[in-house]
Amino acid sequence: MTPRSASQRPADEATEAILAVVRQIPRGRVSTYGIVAERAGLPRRARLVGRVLSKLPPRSGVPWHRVVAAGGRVAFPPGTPAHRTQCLRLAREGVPTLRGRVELGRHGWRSHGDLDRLLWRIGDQDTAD
DNA sequence: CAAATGACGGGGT
DNA sequence: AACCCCGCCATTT
Repeated sequence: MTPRSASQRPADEATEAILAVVRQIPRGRVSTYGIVAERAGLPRRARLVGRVLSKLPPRSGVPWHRVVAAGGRVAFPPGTPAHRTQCLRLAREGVPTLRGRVELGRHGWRSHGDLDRLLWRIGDQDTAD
């Protein structure tokens, strides 16, 4: 194969791992950059997640809007088009944003893994869903 | 090659 | 809660 320059290669392993995780986030649920990185096997690489998502072409089909910053904060500065777009897309699938924030306790994506339980401290009062 | 730059996170004030 | 600062890391200047 003709060797391609690394700077041109669109998808390395880390990118694929990250996108795979983001694609797993169910409709109506959100996750955070840090958690996505963790689940992608890239602990402490939250920034990398943001960078990967920022390069997504429009209509990529990847649910990037389900990824928010720590504490449920929408990463885009309030008032920017991107910020509104994300809030709108979240609202359309039943995830309300209040002052650029989503309630992770209510809409945070938690699989049935151990790490998730620790992070969100789910007790036995987990009724709905 | 050094410095700046981010769709980040966490801790301290 | 708002801010600032620093650690982190791939890219860009």
